[in-house]
Amino acid sequence: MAQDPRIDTRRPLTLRDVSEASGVSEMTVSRVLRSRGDVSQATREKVLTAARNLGYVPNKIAGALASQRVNLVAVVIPSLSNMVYPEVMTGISQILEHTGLQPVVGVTHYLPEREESVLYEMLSWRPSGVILAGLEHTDAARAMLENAGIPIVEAMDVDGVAVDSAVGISHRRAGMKMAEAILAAGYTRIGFLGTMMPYDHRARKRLEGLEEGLAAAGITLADREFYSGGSALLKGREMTEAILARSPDLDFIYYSNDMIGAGGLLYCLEKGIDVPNSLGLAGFNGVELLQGLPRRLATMDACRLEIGRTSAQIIAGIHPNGLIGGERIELTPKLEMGDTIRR
Amino acid sequence: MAQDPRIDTRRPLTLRDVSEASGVSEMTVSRVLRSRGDVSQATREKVLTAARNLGYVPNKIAGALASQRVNLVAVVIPSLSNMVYPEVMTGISQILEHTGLQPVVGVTHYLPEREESVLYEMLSWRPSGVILAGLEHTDAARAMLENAGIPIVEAMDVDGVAVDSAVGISHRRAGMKMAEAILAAGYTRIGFLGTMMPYDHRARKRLEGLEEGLAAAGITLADREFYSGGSALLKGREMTEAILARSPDLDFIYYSNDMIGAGGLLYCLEKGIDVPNSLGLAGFNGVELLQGLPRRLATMDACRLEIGRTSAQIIAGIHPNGLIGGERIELTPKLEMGDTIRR
DNA sequence: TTGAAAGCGCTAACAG
DNA sequence: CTGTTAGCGCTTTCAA
Repeated sequence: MAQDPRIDTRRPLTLRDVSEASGVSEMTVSRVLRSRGDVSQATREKVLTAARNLGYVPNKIAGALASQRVNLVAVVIPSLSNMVYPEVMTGISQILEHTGLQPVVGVTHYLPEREESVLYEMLSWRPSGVILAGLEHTDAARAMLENAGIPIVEAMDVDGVAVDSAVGISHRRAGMKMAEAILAAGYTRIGFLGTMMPYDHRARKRLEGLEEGLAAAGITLADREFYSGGSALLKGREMTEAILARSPDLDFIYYSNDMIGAGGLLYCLEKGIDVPNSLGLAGFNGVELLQGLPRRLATMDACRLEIGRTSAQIIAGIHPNGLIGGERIELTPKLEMGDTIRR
Repeated sequence: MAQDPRIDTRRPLTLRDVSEASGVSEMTVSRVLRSRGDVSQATREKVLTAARNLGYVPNKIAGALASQRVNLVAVVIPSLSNMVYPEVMTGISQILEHTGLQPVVGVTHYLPEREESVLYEMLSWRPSGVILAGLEHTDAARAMLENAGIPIVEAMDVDGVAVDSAVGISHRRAGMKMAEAILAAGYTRIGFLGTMMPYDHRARKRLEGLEEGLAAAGITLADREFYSGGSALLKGREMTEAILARSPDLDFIYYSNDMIGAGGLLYCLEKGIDVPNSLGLAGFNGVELLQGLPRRLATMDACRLEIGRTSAQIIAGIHPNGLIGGERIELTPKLEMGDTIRR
């Protein structure tokens, strides 16, 4: 039960309290608690016992100010609710766990101004590094990053100019690769379905890549549609129904993500549409969810885990290839044909 | 404009730099940057201009140490990858956005020791409050929370003893309520399927509530099975197949979450099982995903958004009912019958 | 192996 | 409205 805040004189414990309780100088207490320098076994135990008994929790604010070192890594991502960024986070955590660094997450909801303010807020805590999604930022955000004097990794995308390091895939190339696969399978009337995200640059680049790939074969996108908000699975259904009603002769639909693709797939199966023969489908991301669907949706793995891991390695300065920043690391997404592209 | 990087010794900028550049005292610069106290318009503009030109980002570490105030709220949750906690986060963010407080997320992967260490790490930054999931913690974690001297909200669950405030639903009662609905619909051979999470206390409590509710009608659970890891949707399929193979006479399956429930539903539909007449199904959580499924899975809304909002309001001291901590707030989950329980 | 002194960059409290 | 002083709790540095 919390004490009544009015009579709660509880001053948070300080190093001095531990020092007095143990009869050891503050400095030595500090050494013990950080395992720095040589301290005799006897002293160490006195200190540890006192600290534990008091329930002392070090004040990292003071520690950081004094040492000019902060074990925090700022991670700035657009969203937590669509499965893709949590997996990047997982990769980051896996690496940072062994380094004494801690990720701190900020969410932008795909809004550039929000990214800017989240970044400002995080930089004001002087983190050891920043990992953020994408290469597109406001001018002010970019300036902050350039002036921060810490390693910056722009993750997920390599199509553009990075402030410092970039780790990701080329979404443009991913779109082109999909175009090639679609064409190779003999589809010619291709539609695109995406959630309407004015600032989802990566989805936009995939679409551009797709169009470029199709253009090389003299084909233009037959139809496209964008929606926003709501359940992605449901939107996938609705959009698929809508686009097929409007363009019944489509023989392929490329979805900007797996969730709406899954919705589309479920819709098609219910309607008895012959997938993949009369209609081919493909999504993007390679999310785990797809494994439980009645049929395996074609997709492309976005290398999320690897991106997270590599980004964290660069920040922590422990990349196996000795990368130290300023690099552009392009990973290659794997196309998974699944059961929704005919062969 | 950024300074010339060649003469950039990369000392981070301080208030003093802004002070010198603007010809205004550090204290007044500080006032302007925090919008505290009265500062003349002329001075304010001089300061703002200088700060912007230099690209100054305040050092919150120093600020926090001096003011003994930290605008951070520690949020400690088991996972980011299963849709439920992100929605709690959304509720928290919605409220905190208007308060100057910022959530900082820590993930425990359902491991008590990890929760303890994450908590320790976060408390060492002296946050203004803590929101964490559930009422079960290690003794050490509980002690830390009790000694922190800040508001603590244990969210998601109210079945137990809270350190300070508790906001959530009774999972035990949720299980009982589901038992009643199942019995009322005339099902009698009931199975339970859950992911094996030794520390998912809330799933455990729902199961206990279910069994208690069934027991009141003299019925015992006919079968149960637990799996762990992998794609929840896929696991739902596999587990459903397995349990039906072993107990073909089951007429109802209660899933510990919607994802495995959705997998089960897809499996049953494919196999041509008559849902809900020969087999009823229900999940838990009320996730958005269900809206896109071929049939609406029965579920129970876990009030995630509301839990997040209420928790944040308590921490921020802005709860509409004037709650200030030490309360137990039980929300009531709504049963959604969907299309998978016969009526 | 231990301790003392001097800040880290900022803000509270007061004085002007 | 603006400036001065004295720390916040810790770590660095140097001395013992």
